[in-house]
Amino acid sequence: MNARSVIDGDMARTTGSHSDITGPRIREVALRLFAAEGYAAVSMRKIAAEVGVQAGALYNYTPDKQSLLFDLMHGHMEDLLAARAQAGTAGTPTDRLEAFTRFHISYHEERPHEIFIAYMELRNLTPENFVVIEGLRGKYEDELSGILRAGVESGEFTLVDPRVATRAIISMLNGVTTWYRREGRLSLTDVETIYWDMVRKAVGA
Amino acid sequence: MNARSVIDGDMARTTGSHSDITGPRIREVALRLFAAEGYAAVSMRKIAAEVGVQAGALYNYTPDKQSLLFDLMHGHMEDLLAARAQAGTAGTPTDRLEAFTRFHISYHEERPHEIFIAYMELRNLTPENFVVIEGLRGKYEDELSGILRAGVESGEFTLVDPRVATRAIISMLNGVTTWYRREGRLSLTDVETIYWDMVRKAVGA
DNA sequence: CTTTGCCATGAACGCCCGTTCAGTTATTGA
DNA sequence: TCAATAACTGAACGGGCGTTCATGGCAAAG
Repeated sequence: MNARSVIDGDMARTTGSHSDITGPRIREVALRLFAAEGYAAVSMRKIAAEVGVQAGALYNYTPDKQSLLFDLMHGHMEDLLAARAQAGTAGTPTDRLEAFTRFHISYHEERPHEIFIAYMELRNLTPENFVVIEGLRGKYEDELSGILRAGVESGEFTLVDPRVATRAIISMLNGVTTWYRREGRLSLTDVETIYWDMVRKAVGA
Repeated sequence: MNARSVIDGDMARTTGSHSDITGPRIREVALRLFAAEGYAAVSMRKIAAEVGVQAGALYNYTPDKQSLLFDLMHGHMEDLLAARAQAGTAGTPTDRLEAFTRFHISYHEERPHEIFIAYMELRNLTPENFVVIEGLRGKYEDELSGILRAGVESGEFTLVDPRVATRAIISMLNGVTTWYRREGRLSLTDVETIYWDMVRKAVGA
């Protein structure tokens, strides 16, 4: 055995540790339980039991239950914005609207738990945490608003009220996660295409 | 004072009573609190305190907390179906779709608590109660499905998939209650018209 | 006025909650 | 091999939970 040195980088782990296993597991279990039963109905003991640990151990990873919820929602919104930033934003407003529609549907279909929490558990955030999440959500919705306004200006879209249209389209697209099942009669691409057809017509493109 | 006899009918009240005050108050307070904070986060003691009564007294009106939730949801769905049955169902599919759209928006705007609960607290119902509510919801959505199918058959609508369109339209319309405020820049009629414009175009009419 | 019985009280039941913490275990670097 | 320390346990804290029930006040009926 050779004297291979420690893998460098940001590795700063000190002695005896496997927090890099338990930490993610806690977030993963909490995400699933919060989505299935709701924040208020899930106890720290229940999360701990599912992780395979005692309740007290959770507090090595989160200062309290509220932070656990906030971190999940915050992480989700930042991931969503980052993924959206990488997706295509070029072309005509119509092209961009199609890209947005397909991106929204496919991204959220892969993360049903996250979106469920992001929209259902807002009222369980403390006021300070709420404004942060609400701000990030606003940033995401602004992407769609911008596309709609550009389309109206270019004459591609005919919309009575772009602000209301933004809300309407977001609500419609979010609905997908409440009924779509991978094993069902439609593929995800089918669903994207059906929704895109309705969105396109709704904006008058 | 004359010997006016007891008001007849189904009056079967026996001796000393004001349950016809407390009963409705409990449902009213529970509805508001469940909508604002969520079923799991609202305790029986909290409901009782807001009604102005001790927790034990609630059990003169409901066998348990679960029944309180179920009765609120069940009552809401039956009222919704009854109101819908009275609304206009005549004319072309386009007429009927417009009537449905405007009915749905205006009915739900007047009952924001009810719809919030009906869509957010499904997971807090016992399995038996869940299937009942889900069945009533299906009946309501079938009204829209019927209109869409009729429009496709008559050639008025061009829809890739009426079943998916039903879900999409319902989601879109439900979204109104998450942002609409009476004091805001738009009247309810404005909102109805904006949404009807989008729905009409989305179905290709 | 007396009886009737609805309606509400308030204490109690056993249980679960979020969180803390002193002590134990397990893993690592030296 | 051993000291250092991260990770976890298990018990405890005060408090809230849904629900039950013996008790009593009080309005109406007779």
